[in-house]
Amino acid sequence: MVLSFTGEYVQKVDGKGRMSIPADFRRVLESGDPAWTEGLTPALYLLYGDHLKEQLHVYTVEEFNALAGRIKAMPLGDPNRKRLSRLFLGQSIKLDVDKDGRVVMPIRQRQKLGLTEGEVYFSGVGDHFEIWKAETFGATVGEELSDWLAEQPDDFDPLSLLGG
Amino acid sequence: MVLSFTGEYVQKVDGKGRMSIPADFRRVLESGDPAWTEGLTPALYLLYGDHLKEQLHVYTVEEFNALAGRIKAMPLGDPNRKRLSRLFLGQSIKLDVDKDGRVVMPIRQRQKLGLTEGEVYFSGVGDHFEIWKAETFGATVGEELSDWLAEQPDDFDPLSLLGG
DNA sequence: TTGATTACCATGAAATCCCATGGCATCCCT
DNA sequence: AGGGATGCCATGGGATTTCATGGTAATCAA
Repeated sequence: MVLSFTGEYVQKVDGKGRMSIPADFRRVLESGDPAWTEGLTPALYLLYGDHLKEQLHVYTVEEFNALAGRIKAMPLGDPNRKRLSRLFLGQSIKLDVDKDGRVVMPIRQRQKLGLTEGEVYFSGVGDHFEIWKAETFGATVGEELSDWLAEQPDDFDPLSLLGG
Repeated sequence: MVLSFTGEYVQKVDGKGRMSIPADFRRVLESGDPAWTEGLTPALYLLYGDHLKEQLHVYTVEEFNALAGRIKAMPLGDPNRKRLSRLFLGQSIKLDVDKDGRVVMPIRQRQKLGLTEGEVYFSGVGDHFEIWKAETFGATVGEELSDWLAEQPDDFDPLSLLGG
């Protein structure tokens, strides 16, 4: 697997719901969009399924198609197929990055994050990235992580948790 | 592992955040970057996770991918998987060494080290290397080590600490 | 028509590119 | 062995481009 989305960024959302996609992430979106060529702007899939509590996920076109393919490959009778379809295919939209590198996040998704305008936090997770309201992220996930780190001994190395 | 990072170096950081990667380290980065060929410049992954207090870590592309793979191999439900993802995937960026052998350390990472411009200390640690603000390193780690050595008997051989 | 959405400029800061220099080590030739 | 000549290395500077972001004009839909 080619590792793609990494790093974290904080970006502003204006009153119209516009936000810049971090340039590094745009590069990945471009390379993961079969329809993209130099000079064009890439598309992305924004997922807002109910399983994503306070966050949204973004996939490249390619990754999303792969995901959709796996769901479609499930047996028709499988009740989980239906559930996955609803969460991933039903609750997602394709958006285009505009030529200034921004997308307009639809009002419904902004409301999901409790965000009209302000700051969002992006975090790369390899094959996709997460979008949080900056405030929410800091107060929940960020908190948890730093609390956890604080509990560890001074010479703690997180890599020791890796299996193998 | 073919080549590995060894040795220590002190390098300058200019007002733009540029710093030369020691030539020896570049050789290792080149050999650890699958996309690299003669004439090109290698990439590297700069890690700045919260567990790295006053330092940054640098991995070759290969080593980083291996690391990412091991994290991905962890069970999805494991809370540690999430934590490791955030620390290693979320808090890292891929950088390209420019053709003069330098990288530009982004402003955020410079601030983490409390470094606007001045000197950085590089230290090889086998599969990765560390970057410190030179001043900080001298005052903490360097101190600790020489204090510890001073406490040992005259004929002390550190190798005696190796397990059998 | 009116509020909302989309497309199009504008700007300061940051990042990137390209060229230049001095030092040091290595190679090579006589 | 001496003495260039060569080449890589670390560092500096200026010019150019890209980013993130704000604003305004044009377009659309009910």
